[in-house]
Amino acid sequence: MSATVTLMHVAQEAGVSPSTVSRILNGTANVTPDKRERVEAVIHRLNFTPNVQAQALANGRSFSVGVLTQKLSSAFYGETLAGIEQGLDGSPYHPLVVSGHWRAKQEQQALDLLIRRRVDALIVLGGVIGDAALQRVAAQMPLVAVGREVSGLPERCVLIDNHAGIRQVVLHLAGLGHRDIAYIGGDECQQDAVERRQGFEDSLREMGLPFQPRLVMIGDYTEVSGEWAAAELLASGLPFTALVCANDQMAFGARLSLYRRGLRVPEDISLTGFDDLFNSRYTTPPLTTVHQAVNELGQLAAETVLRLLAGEQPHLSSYVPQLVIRESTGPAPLSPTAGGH
Amino acid sequence: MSATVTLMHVAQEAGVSPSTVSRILNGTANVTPDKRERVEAVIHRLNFTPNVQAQALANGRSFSVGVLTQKLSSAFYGETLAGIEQGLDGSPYHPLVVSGHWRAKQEQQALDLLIRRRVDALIVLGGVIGDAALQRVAAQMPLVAVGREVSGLPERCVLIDNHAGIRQVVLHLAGLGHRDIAYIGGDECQQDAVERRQGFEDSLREMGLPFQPRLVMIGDYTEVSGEWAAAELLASGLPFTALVCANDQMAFGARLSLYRRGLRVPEDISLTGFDDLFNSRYTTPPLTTVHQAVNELGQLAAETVLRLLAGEQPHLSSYVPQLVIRESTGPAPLSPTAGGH
DNA sequence: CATTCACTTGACAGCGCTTTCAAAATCGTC
DNA sequence: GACGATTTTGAAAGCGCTGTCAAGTGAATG
Repeated sequence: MSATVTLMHVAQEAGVSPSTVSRILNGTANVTPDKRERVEAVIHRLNFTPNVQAQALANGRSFSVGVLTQKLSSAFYGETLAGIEQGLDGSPYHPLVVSGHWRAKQEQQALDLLIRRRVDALIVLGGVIGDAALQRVAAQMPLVAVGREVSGLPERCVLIDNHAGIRQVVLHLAGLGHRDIAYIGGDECQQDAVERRQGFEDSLREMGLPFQPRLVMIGDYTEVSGEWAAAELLASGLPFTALVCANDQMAFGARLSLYRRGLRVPEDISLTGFDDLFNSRYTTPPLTTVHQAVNELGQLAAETVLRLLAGEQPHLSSYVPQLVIRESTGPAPLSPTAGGH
Repeated sequence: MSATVTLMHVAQEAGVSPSTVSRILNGTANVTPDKRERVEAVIHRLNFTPNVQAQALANGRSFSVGVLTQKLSSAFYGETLAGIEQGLDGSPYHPLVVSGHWRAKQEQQALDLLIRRRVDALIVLGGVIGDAALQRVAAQMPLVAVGREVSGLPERCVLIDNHAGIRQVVLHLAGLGHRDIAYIGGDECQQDAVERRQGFEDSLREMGLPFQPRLVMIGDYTEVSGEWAAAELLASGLPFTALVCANDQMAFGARLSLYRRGLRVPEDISLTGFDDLFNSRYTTPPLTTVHQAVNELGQLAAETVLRLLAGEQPHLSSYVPQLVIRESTGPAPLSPTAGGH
């Protein structure tokens, strides 16, 4: 319809040079009050909005921060993104989100896309793409990784202490008298899955409890896989009184399996998760889990990126998640009902 | 570090003109095979990636589609966004997401931002911003609204038939013998909340059931509000055997309240939601709800936008959501236990 | 009143790419 | 081998904005 109005139009209309308008827009230099007013009036009247692409081209920064996430529809990433958006809010920067779906190839494409769009910085949320690719990017622009380690960039990673997280779970359960504890882990192509499983094993030993490999199942962090794994565990006939899941989503799935079997939580079996997704507060019973302040982590990442962009050298440290005890865990029953049929 | 490599560099290195490189990049015109090869080799060697901002500036399209969403961390919007991303995948367009948090002012700011970034089209997911603002935008670029009506743009809205959705719920419950049905609605500043509540009332009448205003509570679509509303209902002492919630999230909250009161679902009270969020499959028991194919709606919106961008004139019609019967609904108990204490 | 200084302002050259236009190269044909 | 028709190619002019530089303004100084 109406050809978009440019800075040039504003300048002509107000009877000043384009430079002056630009200066008013960016506050780059002083401008006499009357001109300023005149220009601002015209801007308002013509409803002028600067073209960000042109600005980007002219001064070499796009004012956008790339965010490489994995799955938009997952609550986990959703909350992190919200945190990032919040953290960037108030700054001139804006997030540009792409998802990699845990596939190295898609992540690479996503990265390429962000580079084409000339993002000024990058936030990486998890992912399986090789460190090399990220290092290459990091050489060009500020980069912050959340929940994954990137070799060579220790100061740029917010690490979650998964080991400590699971340890709290095991201690809690051991304290409740549980001895036969089953575990549903994530696909070990992901770093945190490895750490959590390892944490489980180690903590069991630390508590002097037997580590029973047959009570360990591997899922893929989805609800279905948790449902399936729990069903297998139950079908195996092996007795256990507590079930530790490597993330909340699998715990949700497991919960359903238990329900189908008519097992009560926590009277018959104690159930735990990891992540503390928003929904974990609303399962029946509310889930005992390990709280990762995902939203805050997102904010932290955003703020760190802003600092890096401002030329500072912030230091990121690892984050210790906290156990949240709700109602899905309770004292171990006298005799394990779980596999006992 | 290394100054970014431009098309010009590629041209020089390959001994051709910039125009030729551009043509190869975009397939705009024929180029002799040997030159093409030479240029492609250089592109690869120099690891050249075109600057999207510059392209945008030069040919007047940014190849990005603005998405005005409300809450990134909500499963509902997350799934829709995933659908949009999917729908745009394969096209040269990419989504640029901003959230409005159900505040007219923030939505306006978000809109401004998208306009500054010169998005080529816009997808609006819900929201409370005035129709006028959207109409103004629609005059400038293709616009598709999902789940909200924009007056003057009937062909650009994917409407959800909320009335029909709730009607299916009520019919289902009535069929199970429920007569005293409570309702938890959403804030009526949102169109769909009004439609759903109206649908509830109308369907009750249609079934010849009494409409009892005191069994209607109003929440704000969040889990907490559902929890609270259900608690109030229970505390009121009024008898009811089924509880219809205007969305899944409130049903989750209500579920918790019922659990706290020791009421069984569905034996004591039948519970229903609306939306069919992914999690509804994993509540205990799995929730009977009205399925909105959110992901598909997102895809549909994306595809429609692509068509509009291609100059076609697709026709959008309203979407009739389908009842999904799971396990949270069952025959009405002989005597209502709900408020009976 | 001339001179200096501190500010404000405008002209202009890019930023990296696309695209038009016209020139150059290629082809087929007589 | 010369001609026109056709295709390939390059020069150059933007796209909308920023930032440098030098010119212009007025106030303050001697």
